[in-house]
Amino acid sequence: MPELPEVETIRRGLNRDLRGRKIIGLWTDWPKYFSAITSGKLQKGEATFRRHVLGKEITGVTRRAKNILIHLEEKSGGEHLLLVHQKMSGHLMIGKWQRANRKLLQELEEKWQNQKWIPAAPKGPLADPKNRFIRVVFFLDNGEMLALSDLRRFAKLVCGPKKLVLNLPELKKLGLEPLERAFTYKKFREALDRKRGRVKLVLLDQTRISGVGNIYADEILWFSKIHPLRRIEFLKDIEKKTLYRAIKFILKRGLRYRGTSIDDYRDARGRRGKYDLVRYAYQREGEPCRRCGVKIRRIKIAGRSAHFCPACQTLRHRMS
DNA sequence: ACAATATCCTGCGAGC
DNA sequence: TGCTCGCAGGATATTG
Repeated sequence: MPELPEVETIRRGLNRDLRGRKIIGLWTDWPKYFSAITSGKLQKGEATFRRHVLGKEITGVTRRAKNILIHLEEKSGGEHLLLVHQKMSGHLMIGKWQRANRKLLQELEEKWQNQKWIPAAPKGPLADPKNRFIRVVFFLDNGEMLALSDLRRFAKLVCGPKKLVLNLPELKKLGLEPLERAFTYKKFREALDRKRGRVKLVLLDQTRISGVGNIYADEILWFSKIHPLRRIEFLKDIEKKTLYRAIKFILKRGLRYRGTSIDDYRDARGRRGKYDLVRYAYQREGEPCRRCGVKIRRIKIAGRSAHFCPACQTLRHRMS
């Protein structure tokens, strides 16, 4: 579900509200989510993961592509990272659970674990009907909880020493961060060098430019007036420049509107994003193009929907 | 090297 | 109402 603007919006919320908090409990109904790395080996399952996170303090929350990185306890002992990828339907949210002392929380946690109790907070962000699929709960020392709602159970959580986590292939292989200063036109061209294939799939390829997903890929291409089936290797220089500018413009715009809440996306405190109100192409099939009025079309590319304006976004490069 | 497909899951809305 | 089908924001593994 979340792409760069959504993940970054969530990250900012988490960074503001989680810094200084200690993780004092963990509940889940889906142990498959978890893995932990120790001495380079990836251990699947909840047990080792639990040992890595319990009792640690959160020192900050950063982001790499669509991954959220929760930094744990850098002062005493080595810094650990808790990597969360929310995939299609995951949402990290903070909800007030209750004020209670540590002992009581531990007792409750054991109880819930045994009874497979599913926490359903009656108030606050977790009461959102779209985000009631709570699969993981981190209990915090201030009576709040960091919860993962994830209907489809695709999310992924890994914990381990900072260096080992940063060396995971899913982080190592990632391409340029499009909103960083280092994302220059020169770097963009280098990343595209010798890359071939349909431009839409290139935008979705996280090893070139990271953070763009299906929504913003369609938005970027609409804004660039480039047809999603065009081949990257045949784009003219001027089109590549347009594409480069559009990537930055659209992602910033998405971030400014705090993400897209067509469906169930909410920020860490349960607030909707508003980009869907101003979107150009994504899931606007049959609606008029905001430039020319022609109806937006939908096609399938590699099994995923692509929305575009058949008049503005032509398959042939237009001189003009 | 590339492209298309299957896979991990669950819920929802459309259409019959 | 009740069923089946298609669809969903991601990434990886597999197959051709």
